[in-house]
Amino acid sequence: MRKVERQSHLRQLINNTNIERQDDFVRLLAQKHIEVTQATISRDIKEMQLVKVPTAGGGYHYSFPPKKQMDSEKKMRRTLRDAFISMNAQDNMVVINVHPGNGPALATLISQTNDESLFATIGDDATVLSICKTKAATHEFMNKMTNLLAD
Amino acid sequence: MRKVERQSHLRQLINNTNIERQDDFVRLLAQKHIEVTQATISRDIKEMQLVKVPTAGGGYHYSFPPKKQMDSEKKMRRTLRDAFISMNAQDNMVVINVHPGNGPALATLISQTNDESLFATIGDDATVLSICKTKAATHEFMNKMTNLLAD
DNA sequence: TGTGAATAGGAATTCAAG
DNA sequence: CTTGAATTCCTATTCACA
Repeated sequence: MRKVERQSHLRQLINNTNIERQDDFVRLLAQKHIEVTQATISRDIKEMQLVKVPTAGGGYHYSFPPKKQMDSEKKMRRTLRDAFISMNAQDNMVVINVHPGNGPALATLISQTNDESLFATIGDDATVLSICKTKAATHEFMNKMTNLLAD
Repeated sequence: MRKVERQSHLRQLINNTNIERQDDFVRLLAQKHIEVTQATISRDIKEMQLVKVPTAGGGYHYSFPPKKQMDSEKKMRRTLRDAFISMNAQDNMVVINVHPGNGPALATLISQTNDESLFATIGDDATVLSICKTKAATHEFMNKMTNLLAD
């Protein structure tokens, strides 16, 4: 099925680029040799419950569903609190040590956060490694994690 | 100035009714003897950063800005944790007792949550009273508070 | 500035069709 | 059940004006 694959591209595009209108999706997918029309994108957006958010700067951009965003952050906080042992950063990477068994879950949750500044996140049994796109993002990411633990 | 007033009506309408498109705003404002056109609503929406959210049921409805929603929930959790003493319900009302001085802040935060099921919330120095629209909503509201405390 | 009227522009749906 | 083309519907902007 082509739809599932395309929709995951949509998620990726939202993370990595600033999508201002549906035709942006069409254009960028075309570059990946996925040819679809605006009609299809509109349906995908409805199905995925993406929203067009007016931005502070006076423009618009598509984003992930508000409720799911909140939910996954809540879950992440719970897991973090439950399993957290320690966190360290080096360059643009952050390592989070957790109690055995919790790595994969936390890694998945971090990924689902759809944080634009993250390059990748992987987790084994007791370790989660997040690679940020920039060093600045690394600090932001650590702050975010710290805040979740503290809030 | 007329705009500020109108925009607060918009907030109210989002809370109390299911707004599917901008013309719904126009129509409902007209009933309140506020005559505006769709163009103005579009500008308000941009300014207030409201979003049109695809719903699970296959429709659409306008809602509050996702980020502000998250932020105010976080603040609420912090304040709750800080100040919470006890909570009790009777009929469709919920009373939250807090440490002296925290009532007004918590009441404001609860109001800002824009919970559709709330009729009103007021807070004095150490007490917050939330009146829900229905008895069912009362339970939901208590659950929500409990979860914020527990999460 | 803030607004309405008109219009352009973007998004959702209908209507085949695979 | 998924899609594209065409169309309708909805939203944003332009332009004139208070």
